[in-house]
Amino acid sequence: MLKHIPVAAESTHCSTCMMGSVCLPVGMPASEVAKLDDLVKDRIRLQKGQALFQHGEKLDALFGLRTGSIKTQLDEANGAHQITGFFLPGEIVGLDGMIEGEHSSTAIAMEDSEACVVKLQDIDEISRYVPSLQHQVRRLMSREIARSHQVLLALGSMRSEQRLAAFLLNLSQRLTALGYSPSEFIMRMSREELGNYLGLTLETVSRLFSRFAREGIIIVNQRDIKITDMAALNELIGKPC
Amino acid sequence: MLKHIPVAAESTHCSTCMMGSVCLPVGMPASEVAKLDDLVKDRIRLQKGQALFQHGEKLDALFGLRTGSIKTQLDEANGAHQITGFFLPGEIVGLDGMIEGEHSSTAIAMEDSEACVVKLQDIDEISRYVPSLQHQVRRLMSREIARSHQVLLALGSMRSEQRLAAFLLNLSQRLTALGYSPSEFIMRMSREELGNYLGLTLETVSRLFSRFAREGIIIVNQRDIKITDMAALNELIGKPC
DNA sequence: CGAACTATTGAAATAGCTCAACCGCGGTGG
DNA sequence: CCACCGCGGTTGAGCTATTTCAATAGTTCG
Repeated sequence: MLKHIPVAAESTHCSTCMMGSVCLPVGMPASEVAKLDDLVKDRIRLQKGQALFQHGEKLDALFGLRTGSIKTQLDEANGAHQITGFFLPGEIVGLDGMIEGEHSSTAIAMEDSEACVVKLQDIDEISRYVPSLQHQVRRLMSREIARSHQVLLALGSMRSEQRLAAFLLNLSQRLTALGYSPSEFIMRMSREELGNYLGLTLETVSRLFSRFAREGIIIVNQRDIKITDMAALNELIGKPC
Repeated sequence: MLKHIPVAAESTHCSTCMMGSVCLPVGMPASEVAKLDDLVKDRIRLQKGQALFQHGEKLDALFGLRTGSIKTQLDEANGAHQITGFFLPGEIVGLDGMIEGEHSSTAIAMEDSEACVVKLQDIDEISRYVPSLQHQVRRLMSREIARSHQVLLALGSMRSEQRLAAFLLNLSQRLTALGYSPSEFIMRMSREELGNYLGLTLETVSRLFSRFAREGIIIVNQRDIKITDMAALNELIGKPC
C-alpha cells in the first residue's frame, strides 16, 4: 500500500517549495504560482523498488518528484520491459497514458523517494482562476514528448558510445539544474537498467564505461561517475564543444 | 509560402467533418463537439515535400491532418535527421515542442496534403464554454507520449524483423480505423524513410520485405503492400494471435 | 530518352550480443 | 568472526544480426 502524507496547512506549498524553480511551476509568473497552494493536497513516500503506479491502473493525478529518483517502463506481455525514462527531483511523472484514464506505463522508485500528488481534477479546478496553469500542463507534456523524441534519436541513429555519451551529458545537465556538480554524481540505475533504456546489453554498457575510463574521459567507481573530459563527450555526439 | 485557405461559413466544421470520429473530437460528447465550429478558422494545403512547420519556428497552432500524410523529424546539426512519426488523416501534428513556444521538430508532407489549423489561442478561448476541450488536448498529447514510448520499445528491444512487423501491424490498424483495408495498402514512405524511423538501414528494410514476401507473409510491389498472413506478423512480435 | 531517384541483391566487414568465467562487496547465519 | 551466498559489475572469446560497400535494375519525370 502506498504511504500517503496529507500536506499540513503550515507545510511547504508550491509557492514556497525549494523545487519550485525546476518543478511544475517553472516559468509561471510568480503572481500565479502564489495561487497554486491548493494544488498539492498530499504526498506519497515510496521505498526503493516500490511502484508509484502500475500499467493499467486508473490515472487521476500527476506526480511531482520531490526527492529520490524514479524509472518508468513499458511492461510487455512476455515479462520483458522497456525503460522509457529516468526521473529526477523536480520532474513530473505520469504524463503518459492519460488515454482512457489509464496509465500505459509503470513507475518504480529507484531509491526511497517522495512525490507530490497533483490531482487532475484539482488542476481543472484551479485553472479556473489560474489561467496559465493549463498552459503549464501543456508545456510540460510537450516537453515530455520532446524528451522521448530525443531518446528516439539516440536509439535510432546513434552508436553505443554516442548513446552513453548523450546520456551522461543529459544527466549532468539535469543534475546541474538541481544544483549538483555537473561533473561528479552517483547514478541511481544499474548497468542493466541503463542498458535497457539505451537499447544495449548490460555488458556493452559496462565495457563502454571501462573504455571511457581508459580513454580518460571519465572516472568510474561502480555507480560513482566523475566526468573529466566533458569536451570529449560532446565531441562524441557530434557537438563541437 | 504556405497556402492558407479560410474556412468559409458553409464549409465543413468539426461538428460535420467526416474525420470527426477519428480526429480531434474523438471521444468527446456530441453536445460539446457541436460547439467546436469556431475551432478551425482555416486550413493549409501542402504539396509533397513541403514543410508544415520547421524546427525552431514559432508554434501557435496544432494541425489536424485532413488528407495526405506527413512525417515529423528531428534535425541534427550535422544535417542528419531522425524521423519521429508518420501521420495519417485524422491525426494531430504539432503536439511536440510547445516548449518555449517553438517547434522542436520539422513536419513534412509526404504527398499533397491538407491540414486544419487549430490556433492555441482559439483552444483557450473555446475551452471556456467547452470544458471537455482541455481534457481532449491533454488526452491527445498523452496519446502522443504513449505512441512515442511504443516506438522506443521497438527501437530499444526488438530485432529488425520485429520492428518491421510491429510497424506494418500498427499501420494496418490505423488505416482500418480510417475505413481502409487492413491487409492491403500503399505505404507513403520510402525504404530509406522507413529505415530511418525504425533505426535500420534502407537495405535491411528492403531485405526484410523480400524475406517476408518469400515466407508468404506479405506480397510486396514497391510501396504496395498486401498482408497475407496477419497471424505470422503477430507471432513475430510475440503476440500469440 | 536520358537523368535521377528508389529499390533489390550480394559479399565482406563489424558493432554489439551471447555465453561464460571471475571478482568484489554486503549481508546472513553458523 | 568467518564462510558462504547472491547480486551487480567486469572482462574475454566467439558468434551473428545488421551495416557497409558495391553493383544492378526498375521507376519517375522533365
